[in-house]
Amino acid sequence: MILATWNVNSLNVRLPHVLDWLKTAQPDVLAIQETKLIDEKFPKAAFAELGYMVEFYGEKTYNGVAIISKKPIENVSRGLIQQGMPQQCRLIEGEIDGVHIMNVYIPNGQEVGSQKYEYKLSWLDHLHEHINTFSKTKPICLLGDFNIAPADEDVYDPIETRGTIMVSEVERASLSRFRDWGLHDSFRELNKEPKQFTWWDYRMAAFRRNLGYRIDHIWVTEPVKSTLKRAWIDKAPRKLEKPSDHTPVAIEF
DNA sequence: ATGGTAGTTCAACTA
Repeated sequence: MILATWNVNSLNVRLPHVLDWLKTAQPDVLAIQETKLIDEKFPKAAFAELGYMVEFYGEKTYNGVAIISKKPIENVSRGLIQQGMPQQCRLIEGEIDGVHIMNVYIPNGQEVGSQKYEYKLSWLDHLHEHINTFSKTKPICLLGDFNIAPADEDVYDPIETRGTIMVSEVERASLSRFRDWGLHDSFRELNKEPKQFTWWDYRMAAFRRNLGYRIDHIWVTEPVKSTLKRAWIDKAPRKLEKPSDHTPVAIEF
């Protein structure tokens, strides 16, 4: 199975890029984030024409996640159970070919110490509780825009970015609980070289200067890890006209 | 400390 994740930053704007990428990369499953579309406006027909089924969970203006799959997506569930927190469309999950696919758009957090940062940490707590209800002996892929660079080799400059959003020790510690539970960073299992990025800010010519972060991930349980064939970042879509600020990450297993 | 750009929406917010 080829499984990919991509934060498209508006499916409305990026639909041609997404369709082109599906045609060339031919993934079995693509998880997308930041669709920024209410469900009534999701372009189902365009995906059906390419032979893909879709499940989506969207809202106006912000967030929004979807799973695009050649095979049926079963037991679909949307959202996280959170008490006293505003519901945002950041999680959709389902079973494809016996594999549990959990597509997340983890909050960005804006700035360390801000209210949005606290929301990010709380959201991660709830996600951790959720993953705890599963068995790690099951094939599970937790994938999406994590908005966290797990280690110093995952940022362009660990000194300049030290302690800032997506890099802070508290965020990394929160994320490490998922590793402790039994999830493996598939890209890092197969690629050891530093500075392999998935996101570059639109500002300051960051892509041209390679001022990036590796924040889009596919974390998998042992049954998937043991059958991993490859894991890669496809930078080609980031080089197109009007690109998303993120580029796809994929695995084959 | 701020700015730079992009998307949604139309002044301000999010990233």
